Amino acid sequence: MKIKIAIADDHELIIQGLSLMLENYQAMQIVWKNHGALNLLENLQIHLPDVLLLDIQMPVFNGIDLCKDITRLLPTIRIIALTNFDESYYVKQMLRNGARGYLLKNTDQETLVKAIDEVFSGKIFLDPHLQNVLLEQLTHTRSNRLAVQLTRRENEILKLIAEERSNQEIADLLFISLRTVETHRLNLTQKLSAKNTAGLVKEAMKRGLI
Amino acid sequence: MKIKIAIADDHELIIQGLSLMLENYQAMQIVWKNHGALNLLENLQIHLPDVLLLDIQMPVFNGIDLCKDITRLLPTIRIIALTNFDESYYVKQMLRNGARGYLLKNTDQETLVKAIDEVFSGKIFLDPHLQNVLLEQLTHTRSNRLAVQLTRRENEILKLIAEERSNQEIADLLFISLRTVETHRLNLTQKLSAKNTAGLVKEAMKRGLI
DNA sequence: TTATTTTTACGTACTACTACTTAGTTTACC
DNA sequence: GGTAAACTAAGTAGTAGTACGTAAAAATAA
Repeated sequence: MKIKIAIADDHELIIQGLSLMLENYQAMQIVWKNHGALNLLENLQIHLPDVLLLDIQMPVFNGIDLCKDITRLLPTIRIIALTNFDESYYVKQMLRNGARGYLLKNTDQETLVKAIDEVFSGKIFLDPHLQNVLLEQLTHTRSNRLAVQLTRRENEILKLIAEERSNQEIADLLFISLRTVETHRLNLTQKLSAKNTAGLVKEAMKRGLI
Repeated sequence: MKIKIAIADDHELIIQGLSLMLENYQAMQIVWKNHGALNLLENLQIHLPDVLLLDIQMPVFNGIDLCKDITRLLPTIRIIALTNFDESYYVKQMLRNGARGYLLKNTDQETLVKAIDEVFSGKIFLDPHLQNVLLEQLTHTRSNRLAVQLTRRENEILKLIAEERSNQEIADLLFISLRTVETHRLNLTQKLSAKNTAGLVKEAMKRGLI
């Protein structure tokens, strides 16, 4: 029986690349591929792939949240996250949200096939490069700048900052006082070791908040 | 005689995708492909392709400037810019710098082949989607927010702002007065119709300055 | 060469953000 | 049901950036 694979990615080229990389493998079969995340859940339900290659940086839908939903609703589908982010923060986040594999978009054919095989047979597969990064983190123990976890509120405020909102505007939008926003902002700046707004916006981008 | 094609892109998957898309075309031949822009000029000189597919958002090297250099030094090579940016600003910038084609990374096989063919035979090829955008701009006449041209100094300062530098730091780095930096910053904010630093950083990202 | 743009610079008043601290209330988890 | 984490709020000062306006030297384009 072939391993049934679905691909959800925004870029036609990525889909093509993946398709052609997998074409020669008799043991694998692509049952569905699509741009973006539109009707993703419905289609997964219909085709019920064994493995889903999921782009986590798609517009509109946040791949990280999507992953959570899929794992909850369709737990038989094994998800391999596909992204350019090589930051351990995302890896952890994705694994926490149910992904079984994490590949970088500059992967090669060999790694791709291996990842699908391993994940299909129940293992967890990480891009070799990321394995090293994660291991180093464990040995060095010092917490990575991007491994920092933000609270719900902090994420919310970070997003609004990146949307060019002033502290006062954020306060009005969230129905909290200006001082509270300032406190959150200060905490954000420290947590993310940013120097100023510019740093915060860059972090927001790294975290896919905009 | 086959059309000789070179590919410069950071992403293995993109290279694979492009390669496989072109594989079946007898009239085309990939003579060189490489990650990033390292030794790009040297290799282009050696292989002398007819068409270069050039990623303009590579790290370290700025694809836009690179394009300028290639056009100057190796004018026989026709360049097709390859990017995710669908903003007319970049298109104009690239065409101004000598690119003969502009493709989005979510292109399909048909468009890719057509683009190479047209560019090889001396025409200019734009992604169909972008053609519409540019035409609309011409008819609507109202200047697009992203079509705004920044001066050299403004670009320089925008970049430093995005690097979390304060105005004072920028002044020191560029050996100009704080007031001058403030003036430039104000002009930037107005030109880019940003509300604050957050907006400036986002613009810097769109322009590939970071 | 002339016209235009760019870069440089300053004044003043105002607004926004930062730094460091303390602390009460709510929420989540074991 | 107790404990930890998160959210809320504020005091006080200091620092940074914004919004006007003006203007001359330098570089670049027509």
